Amino acid sequence: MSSRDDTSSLPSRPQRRRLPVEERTPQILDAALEEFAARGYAGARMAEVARRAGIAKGLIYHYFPSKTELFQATVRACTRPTFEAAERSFAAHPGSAREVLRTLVDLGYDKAGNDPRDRTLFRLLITEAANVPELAAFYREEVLSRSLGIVRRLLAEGAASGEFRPDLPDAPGYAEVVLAPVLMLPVWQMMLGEQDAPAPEAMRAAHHAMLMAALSR
Amino acid sequence: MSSRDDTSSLPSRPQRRRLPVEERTPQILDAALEEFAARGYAGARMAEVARRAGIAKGLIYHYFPSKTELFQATVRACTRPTFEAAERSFAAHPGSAREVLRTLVDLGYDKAGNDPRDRTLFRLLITEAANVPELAAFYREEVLSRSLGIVRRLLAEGAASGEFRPDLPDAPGYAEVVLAPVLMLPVWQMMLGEQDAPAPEAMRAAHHAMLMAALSR
Amino acid sequence: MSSRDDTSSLPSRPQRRRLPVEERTPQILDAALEEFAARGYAGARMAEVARRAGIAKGLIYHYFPSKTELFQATVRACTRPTFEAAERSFAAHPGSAREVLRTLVDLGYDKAGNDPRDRTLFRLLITEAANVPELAAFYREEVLSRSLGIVRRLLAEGAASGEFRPDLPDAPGYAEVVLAPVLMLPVWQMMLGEQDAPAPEAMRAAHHAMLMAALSR
Amino acid sequence: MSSRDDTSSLPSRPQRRRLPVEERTPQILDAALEEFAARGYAGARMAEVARRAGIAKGLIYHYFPSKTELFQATVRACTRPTFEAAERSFAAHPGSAREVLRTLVDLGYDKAGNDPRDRTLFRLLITEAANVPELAAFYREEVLSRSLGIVRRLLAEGAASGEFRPDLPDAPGYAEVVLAPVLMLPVWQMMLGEQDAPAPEAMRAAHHAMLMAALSR
DNA sequence: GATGAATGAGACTTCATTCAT
DNA sequence: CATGAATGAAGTCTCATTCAT
Repeated sequence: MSSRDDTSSLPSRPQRRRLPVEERTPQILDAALEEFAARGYAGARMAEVARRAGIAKGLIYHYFPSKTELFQATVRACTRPTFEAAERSFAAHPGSAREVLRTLVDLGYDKAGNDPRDRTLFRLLITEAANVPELAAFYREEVLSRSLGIVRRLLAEGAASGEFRPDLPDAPGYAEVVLAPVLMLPVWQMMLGEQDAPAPEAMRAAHHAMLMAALSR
Repeated sequence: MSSRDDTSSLPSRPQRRRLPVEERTPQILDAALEEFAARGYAGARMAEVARRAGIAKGLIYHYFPSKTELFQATVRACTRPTFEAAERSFAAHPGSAREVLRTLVDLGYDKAGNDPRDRTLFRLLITEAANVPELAAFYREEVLSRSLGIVRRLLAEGAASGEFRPDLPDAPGYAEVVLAPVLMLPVWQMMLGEQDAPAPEAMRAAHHAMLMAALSR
Repeated sequence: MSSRDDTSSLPSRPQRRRLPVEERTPQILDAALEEFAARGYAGARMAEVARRAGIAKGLIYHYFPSKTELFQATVRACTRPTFEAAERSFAAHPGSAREVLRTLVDLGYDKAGNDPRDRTLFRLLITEAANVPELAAFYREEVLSRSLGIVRRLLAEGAASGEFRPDLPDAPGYAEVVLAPVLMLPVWQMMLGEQDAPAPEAMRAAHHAMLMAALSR
Repeated sequence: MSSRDDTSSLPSRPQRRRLPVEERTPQILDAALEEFAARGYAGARMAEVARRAGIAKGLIYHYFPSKTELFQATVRACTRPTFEAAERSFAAHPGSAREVLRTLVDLGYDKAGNDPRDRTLFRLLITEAANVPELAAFYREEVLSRSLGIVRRLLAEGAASGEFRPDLPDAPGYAEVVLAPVLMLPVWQMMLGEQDAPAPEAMRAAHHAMLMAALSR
């Protein structure tokens, strides 16, 4: 019915479509993200990834040599562009350090609280980084270091312009403490589910209030 | 003939000692904690739990009906006493709200940074809560709610005594933001390893500084 | 019928018999020999080995960690006793060097020509030694070197007693040439099948004749 | 647009050159010989044959319908010319039976010991003949029978001329025993590797000595 | 109670073969 | 003719669970 030669009521896609690599690769990565998100690394099944992608099991191995490599590629492919976009948007910062900080925090809560894809990724990163050294390195270098870097630059600029207290940029650990609540929210969401985790909007507002009080001179 | 006095040949005693339930159960739970901590739920092997406990595989099933149940029993058995002890120590709070807050934060960083057993548990809770509903409920009710409760009481007491700003106790999400950095540290440690995670001492100091600045009137 | 609870006409052995290791191991090795002989190393299937042994697939892995190790154990277990028995029987050699040589050659043709188990082993050794270094080493040290050693000792004894020409024991390569026809017969049998290979009896007689003519002074 | 003059970017030309059957066929057979020699029949991979030939996997199936047929074609294509050449060189035998025999033996050890292509073929013939009936028939008819025929003719000529003992030509199995050491050398080389196999030169000399002693009247 | 041999479902992965392009 | 993406059957191996001893 939906395809030529359909003799009955089968799932209707036994058809062998040949796609260019640039289309097939993201198709597989999308399916893999779904599956890894649903079951974690160890629980995910290659057969299920294939089913989600609508292809045969073996084809995955044309594109990725093993489950491990597929997993890393999945996380990398999804995390990097998200984060790079975030960083670009900060490069052209519009106003005072205070405003930029507010924007930064808002964006963090937005990503963590609303974007299901990013939350999924965050969860995978957290639960699997301990088992996959390369993933830990990836998180450290491409996510955490960049985030902390942005915060530190903001603290320095705010101190230079007189908006923030001057002793903060040099206090070790300060950027981590500033950033932590934003990152803790998705951890809670992951552990407790969206409905039982602390309310994102409340945390965002409280976080703003605390930062303004703590950073202003 | 096959009795216990035969000390002749082998150095390893198969032993086959019949132990009462009260001794065997914690022996198994200890071994299970080690194994689950080392490999996560999915990666853990029942045979390895048995080996660590020095018993045969089959014996585990006399005490726990399945891997899942063993896992839940393990987390429950280990988390509850740890946390109850922590709460008891706060009940008898010694001085001003400011001092108690400092003690609270110190204790959090201490547990997270130094006690390997607690860090192990924390890791298991984080990585597996999403898959084991009962674990999530346990965390929410027995760990997170209690912690937040303590913080809220402190904020209220500090506001009442004039030490802290009066608007904080009623701000929703404030306790979460205050607590988050303490909890984020073990998450980072879990993900990155102790040596690559942010420095606990620096975070502790920065956290103190920020809280004092943010909470004081 | 042949077992309790037999509800129909099934192969009648779903029964889980627990055997001591000393009985199960040779049972598996026997089955493995059959399967490896029938299909070669690469073609053999672990599932088929299990079926021949009447056990479940997984049990093989209790006894041998991998297909490769099972293969090596199979060859070792079968070759060593056969060869050691042969060597022992020569230790107590009865008469003149000439007679012993005749006995040796006879035994070689007998083993090669008639014992199906030894022929199977020989075939496996030949076809797989090139791919399994440990097997080649095993053949060199435990089969070829010993065989050549026996021949060399015989040549020396015959020279000492005046039965054989005195220049032979020191000629390098002589023992190899003496031995080669005995070993070539099973190669031909393997390649061509028993019916199309050269006739063992004819070769034995011709080999005797040639050796007597060549070795006598 | 996609034509051959584009030398701009890549150093590897995908080429897609359309070749006549007479060129493509030996190209594939050469690659197949390499691969089968390196891994045996079961271990050989069609993809690797294609890679060695510098073509796509699918193209092999334009020329050979299956792996089995490719294998047979490979052995046939390589063995026949080699052996025919050898036989031609004997047809014009120059001198006495004794000299011809020496030449024959020398050539055998030469082929076996030095020509890597022939040794490769020999190995394939030995290891796979048992599994491929057509290969066994080929070996029997085109290799073994011819070789034995040459030896028998030589024994007869030597007996006729008085150089050799007169009883040999009629002794069944004699030609096999005369020939066996020459053929056993490459078997050993295959099993043990060139460095661990018996020394070809020593065997050649010993073989000469034994034959002269055994055949002379 | 205690053991560990035994089971069997199911996981990852390979590769001969097909076929859309 | 030529390509290499795509298929799917089949293989090795793992491990939670059972049960004869």
